[in-house]
Amino acid sequence: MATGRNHRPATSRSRGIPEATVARLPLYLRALTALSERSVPTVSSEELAAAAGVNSAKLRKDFSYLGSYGTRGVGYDVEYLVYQISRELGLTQDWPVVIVGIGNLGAALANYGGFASRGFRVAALIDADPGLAGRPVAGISVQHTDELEKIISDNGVSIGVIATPAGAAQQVCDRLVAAGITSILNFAPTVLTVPDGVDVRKVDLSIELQILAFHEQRKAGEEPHGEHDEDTAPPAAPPAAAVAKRPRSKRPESGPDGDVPAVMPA
Amino acid sequence: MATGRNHRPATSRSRGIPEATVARLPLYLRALTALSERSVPTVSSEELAAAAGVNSAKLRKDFSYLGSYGTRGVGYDVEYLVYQISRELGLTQDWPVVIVGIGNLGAALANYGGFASRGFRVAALIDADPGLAGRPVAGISVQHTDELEKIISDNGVSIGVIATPAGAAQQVCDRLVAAGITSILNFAPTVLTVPDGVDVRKVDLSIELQILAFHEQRKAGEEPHGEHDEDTAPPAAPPAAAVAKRPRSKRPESGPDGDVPAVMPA
DNA sequence: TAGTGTGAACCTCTTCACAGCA
DNA sequence: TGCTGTGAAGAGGTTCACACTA
Repeated sequence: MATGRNHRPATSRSRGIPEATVARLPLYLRALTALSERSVPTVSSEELAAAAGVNSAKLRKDFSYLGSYGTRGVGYDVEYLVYQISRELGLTQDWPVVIVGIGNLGAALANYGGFASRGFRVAALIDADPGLAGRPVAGISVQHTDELEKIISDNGVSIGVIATPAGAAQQVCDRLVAAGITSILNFAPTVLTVPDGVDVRKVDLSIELQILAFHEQRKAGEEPHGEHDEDTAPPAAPPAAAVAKRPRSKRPESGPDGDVPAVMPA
Repeated sequence: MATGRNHRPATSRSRGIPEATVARLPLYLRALTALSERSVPTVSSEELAAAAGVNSAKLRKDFSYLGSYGTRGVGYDVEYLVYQISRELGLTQDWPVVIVGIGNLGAALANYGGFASRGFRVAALIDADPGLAGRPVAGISVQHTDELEKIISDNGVSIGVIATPAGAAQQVCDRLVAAGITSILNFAPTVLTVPDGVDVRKVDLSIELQILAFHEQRKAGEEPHGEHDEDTAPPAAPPAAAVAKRPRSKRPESGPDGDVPAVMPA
């Protein structure tokens, strides 16, 4: 997952497209683009929903926020919808982007084809290591951090990607913001502090794994398989109340499956 | 952002920790780990919330699902909380992980320190390119896809990371699942189809950028700055109704800021 | 007294179910 | 007839505000 808002209460009165819907538009767009390439002229909400991995009611509701772009009894015109969603997302214009921190991840991002194909243009790669400066990555010459401010203003960049180590992230962030950047995609495992008006989204690789681990852990104690157990109480798991209402004496001597309170390093 | 559930209606009756809370536990854990390293003995919900980038009421509510681990008038014991959250997330055990697709991104993931430090162990790197086989990446020798099933069963791996191109992802996914993997972190820009009981989480770099672009686009039309405009109607934006209730004749000749319905390539 | 733990209000998001239209 | 568009119901998540207690 990725988190990070920085907005008014979400569905702000400004325009009325719910955040949750905005987050799914790129998904629909990808599915539609694939259909478009196969020259499919129209799709039903059912088909498109399946391709995007959501249910059709949600998809229809989402589209209803954009306007009435479908045809009853028929479905949606693929090309037209691609255009409308692109426009809604602001992808009909060109977005120059800078990537700061050209380590493994930065390089991976620079090479990632998904950017260029969606209106994002990597305007510059920036790294603090003078040894990297001048070296080409993904066909773009890496520039030194000293140039950061100049690069941003010269190219009118408003979106920055931070792929530095955690320690450098806030500092880089501050410089990006001071230079005029108003949207940041942060890959460093830190909480960034930014002034109002600046958007931060966060992608954290290890957080995703931890969430998976949580669910994975649970699978052991449950019935052998099948997700169809809507209402059946799981066998092993103790009633939630028993956990929540445990005696107020802290430190149950070692958890249910307990052991040493092994603290992990950084 | 990353999406992808695959669960019962979220707050399933099974145990009672809301998904939204689970997703934040890693955040708290990181903040707590940092405090632990600085040998801070206790934190208040206020302080910890600030460090984790959430508000304190939410944090307290989240912790209340785990039990009563705080002390009124004092706060939370850092070490103890680190342990409790780790245990809740299943991080007190070792999770062997395989990474499939050792391109730029796969290599970045293999090198990512955040895994090893949280109970995740990269058990193997797998790639379809025979030329890569045997080559060390992040100190681990890359193995060929042919070995996939053997590696997984030999190491008891239950979590797989897919960092292949989109085209190969579903196929790799199918093999992983067949081999016994039950949790997948997918970096490929595709919707994966998996049987019930298998968890998929998705991280999509370009989707995050698209969401940023959406908000970035909006900033232009709004008042010069300041996020304090709770109720003031924004100047430029037309009332939502005017957009939603547009005449049913499709294709408004070219959008408000229109141009060619330029469709993007792959 | 300072700060947790939590019912209750509130808000957002999802799902249902069906009216309405091509 | 088939599928969209959408009110209304439902569920989940957030925030408030305060009782409670170390």
